[in-house]
Amino acid sequence: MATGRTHRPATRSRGIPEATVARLPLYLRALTALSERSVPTVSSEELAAAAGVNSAKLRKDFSYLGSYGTRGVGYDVEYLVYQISRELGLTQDWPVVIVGIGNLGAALANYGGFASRGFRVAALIDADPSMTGKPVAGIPVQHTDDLETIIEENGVSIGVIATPAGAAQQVCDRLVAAGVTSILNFAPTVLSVPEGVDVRKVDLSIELQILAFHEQRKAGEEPAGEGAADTAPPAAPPAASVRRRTDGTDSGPDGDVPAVMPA
Amino acid sequence: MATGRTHRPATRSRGIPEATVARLPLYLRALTALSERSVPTVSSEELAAAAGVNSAKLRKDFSYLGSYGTRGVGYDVEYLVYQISRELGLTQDWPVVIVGIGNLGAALANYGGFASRGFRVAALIDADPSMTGKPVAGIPVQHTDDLETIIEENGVSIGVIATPAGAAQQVCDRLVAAGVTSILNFAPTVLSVPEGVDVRKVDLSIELQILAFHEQRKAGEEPAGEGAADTAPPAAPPAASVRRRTDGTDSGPDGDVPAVMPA
DNA sequence: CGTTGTGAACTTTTTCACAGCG
DNA sequence: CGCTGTGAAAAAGTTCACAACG
Repeated sequence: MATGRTHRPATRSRGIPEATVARLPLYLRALTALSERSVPTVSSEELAAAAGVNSAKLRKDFSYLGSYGTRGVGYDVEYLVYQISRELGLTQDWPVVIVGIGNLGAALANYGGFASRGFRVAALIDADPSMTGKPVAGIPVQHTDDLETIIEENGVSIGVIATPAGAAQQVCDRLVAAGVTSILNFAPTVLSVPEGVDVRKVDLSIELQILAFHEQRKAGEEPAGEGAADTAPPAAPPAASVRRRTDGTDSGPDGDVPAVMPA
Repeated sequence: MATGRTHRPATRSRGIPEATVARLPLYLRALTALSERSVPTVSSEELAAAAGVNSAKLRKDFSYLGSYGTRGVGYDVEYLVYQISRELGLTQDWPVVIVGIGNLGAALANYGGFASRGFRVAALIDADPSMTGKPVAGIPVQHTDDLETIIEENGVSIGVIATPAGAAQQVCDRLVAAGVTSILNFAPTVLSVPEGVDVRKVDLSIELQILAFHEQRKAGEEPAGEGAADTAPPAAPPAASVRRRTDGTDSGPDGDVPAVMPA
C-alpha cells in the first residue's frame, strides 16, 4: 500500500526532543505567570510544580536549550521567558487563519490565548455566504472563495481547520496549495498532507474516550453492579477461537467478554 | 515543597500501555467509518492508513487486547468495533457535565462527537445568572449553585471544565468534592486534584506553539530574511557565562542568541 | 550551602522481521 | 499465499543520583 503522503517523520528538530518541545509551552505559561507577579528567580522545583511536571524532567528539558540557570539559585524568570519564547519561535509574529466559523471556530477566534502568544488571527474564513462580512471577535468573516488570496496576501503559514469533518481534507488541500505549511486540525479526520507539512490534531471526543477508559477501570473494582445500559454483544468474529492474551496474566476481575457465541 | 496532591501515577491500567489506549479512539473512529460503509473486514495495513498510524504499531496495539484478527484475512470490522468500544468503556452511558458555557462551552455542548460515542451531556453549568435557564444546544443552562446537586442526581463522574483560567481550580475542587473522578480541562491552568482523580488537558494555544516551533525550524533554512517583528532581547541573566550546549554539536545556522550583555 | 546540569540506569514506546496460521 | 501476532532490537523518554559550581 505504501503510506503515501501522510504523517510527519517526527524529526526531533535541531536536537530538541519532541517531548521536550511539547512541554516548553507549559513552562512558558508558568514563567509568564511568575513574571506577572514580578518574581525574579525560580528554582527547578518550584517551576516544575507550577507547570505540573517533576523537577528532574524540567532540568533535563532545559539542558537541551543550554545552561540558563545559576547553581544554588535557580533560573532568572525574565531571561528564561525570553529564551523559551525564542526557541518556540514566539518572538516573531505568526499570522493564522481560522477556517470554519461555526461554534468552535468562533470560540477559537475569541480565545485570548491565541492573540497573547505571538499569534495573530489574520482572517476568518467560512463557506457559508450568509456568514460573509459578519464580524466574529471583531474580525469580518470572509468567504472560502478568497482563501488563496487571503493566505498569500497575509503571508499565512499556519492554518486552523474547524470545519465539519467532511470539508476538512478539501480545505486542507487548498490551504497547503496556497502555501500553508502547518495545520491545527479540530475536525475529526485524518488529514493527508504532503511531506514537509505539519499537522497537529486536537480531538475533543478522543480525550473523553481516554478518560472513560480510566474511569471504567476505577469502577471495575466492584464485583458487577451499577450496570444499566450495556449494549448487546455484536455479531461473532469471523470464525476464530477467541483466545485472549497469550500469556497467563489475564482473566482480570472484570472478565465478561461476550464469549464465543458462534453462529 | 513536596508535590502534594497532584498528577496521577500513570498506571498503565490492566496491562494496556497508555500509548495504546490513546490510539484506540483513533482506530475506533476509522472502524466506525468502515462500518458505515458496510465494509466487512479490513487488514491492519488498510486500517492503519485510515487511522494515520503504521500497521506494525496497530497490530501491536491490538495484540494487547487479544487476538481478534484472522490470519490471511484481517479483522472483522463489526467485531472489532465492539471490542474496542468495550475496552474503552463506551458500551455504557457516561453522563458528563460541562461547566462554563462561554464560546467554548457552547461549542462543546453542540459538538456531535460527544453525544455520538456513549457520552451524554447531562447538564450545562455556568456562573453567570443571566445565562441560567437559557437553552444551549437544547439544554437549559443551570447555575453553579446547583453544581453538587446536579452531579449527584445524575451520577456524573466525568466533568468538562471550559471556564476562564481563574475559575478552573475552584470549579475543579467542587466537582471532585461532589464525586467527579475524571476531568477534561480546557482552561489554561494546571489543576491540582487528589489521588485517584484523572485530569486530561486540552490546550489550544499549546498546540499552536508546538506548530510554531516546527514552522520556525523550516523557515530557519533561509539565511536570515523575512524577519519583521522580533521583540527586544530581555534583561540579561543573573550573572552567568551563558555557555550553550556542552558538547560540540551546537551553533546551528540560526545562532543569534542575545549574547551575554552583562549589566 | 543549595541548586543546577548531566551521565547512567531504567522504563516505555516504536520498529523490525518473521514464525505461525487460516 | 497473505496477513496476523509477537519476540527481540532499537529508539525515545523518564528518573536517579551526584559531581560541579555559584
